[in-house]
Amino acid sequence: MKDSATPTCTPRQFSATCPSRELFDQIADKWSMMVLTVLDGGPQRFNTIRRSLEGVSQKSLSQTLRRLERNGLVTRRVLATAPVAVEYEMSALGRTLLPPFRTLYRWTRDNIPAVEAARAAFDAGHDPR
Amino acid sequence: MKDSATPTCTPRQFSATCPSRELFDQIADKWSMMVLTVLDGGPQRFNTIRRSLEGVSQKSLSQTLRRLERNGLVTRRVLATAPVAVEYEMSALGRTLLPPFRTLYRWTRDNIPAVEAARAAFDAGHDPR
DNA sequence: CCGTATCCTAAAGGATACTG
DNA sequence: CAGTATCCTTTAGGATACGG
Repeated sequence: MKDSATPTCTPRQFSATCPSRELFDQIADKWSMMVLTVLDGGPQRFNTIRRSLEGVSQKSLSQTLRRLERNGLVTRRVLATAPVAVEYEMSALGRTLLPPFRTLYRWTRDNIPAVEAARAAFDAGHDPR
Repeated sequence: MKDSATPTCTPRQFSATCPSRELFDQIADKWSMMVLTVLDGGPQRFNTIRRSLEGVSQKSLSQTLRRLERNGLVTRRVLATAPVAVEYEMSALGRTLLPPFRTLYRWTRDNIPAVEAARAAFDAGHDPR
């Protein structure tokens, strides 16, 4: 028997139960990717990250950080100060993700004119309303 | 006057109105990223893509493809066959995103053991219930 | 300061049916 | 085949209040 143990799993076939796909689902969301991009600048405290991601709620950020920590991409350290401070930092595993994330961030920064031109062309050809 | 025209916009400060951030929001979701990864293999038809992404609904895929097309990352071509066939293909702009996406896909494929180990360690230390 | 818990609303997204 | 439209359920996520 080898059916349920080996779901099809290639860059062309994202089976729902494929471990690669499940991992993809865990990090391919905007808050996770923005948190990791922010932490590329060094360890950050909770509220500092919160202020860096305009529009994120405390709850969403908390959930995102916890998931990133659980998956080993981020480490959490409680500083024995008063009041308590908590620092989040990229783990060694997380740092292996930085190259593609840096590239992606630069891409969004550098291709705004190209994308806006594409949108204008699209909107011109497709009835608005 | 230069206040509303220049929101803070760095890898450390994702202002909600920053064009880079808005573009980030448009592509940093799992379906968009999976579609682009699938189209890395060449032009694909609608239902072929659909079958490649187990769990995606016709509606979600349709919305995702339309947004990718509007942003200029993907081109849509109607083939004059009967019945009609529609082919989606990476645009030149979209292809500039491939390197980080390929890296990301390989990462999810290659780091499953590391992530699973991290999860086990995390779950061991944090009361499940 | 750093969260968790609760509530509640808004939005994403699936199922189904129907059109070009 | 490739969608659009409608309905309806599920989930994400914001606001608030409170605890460590």
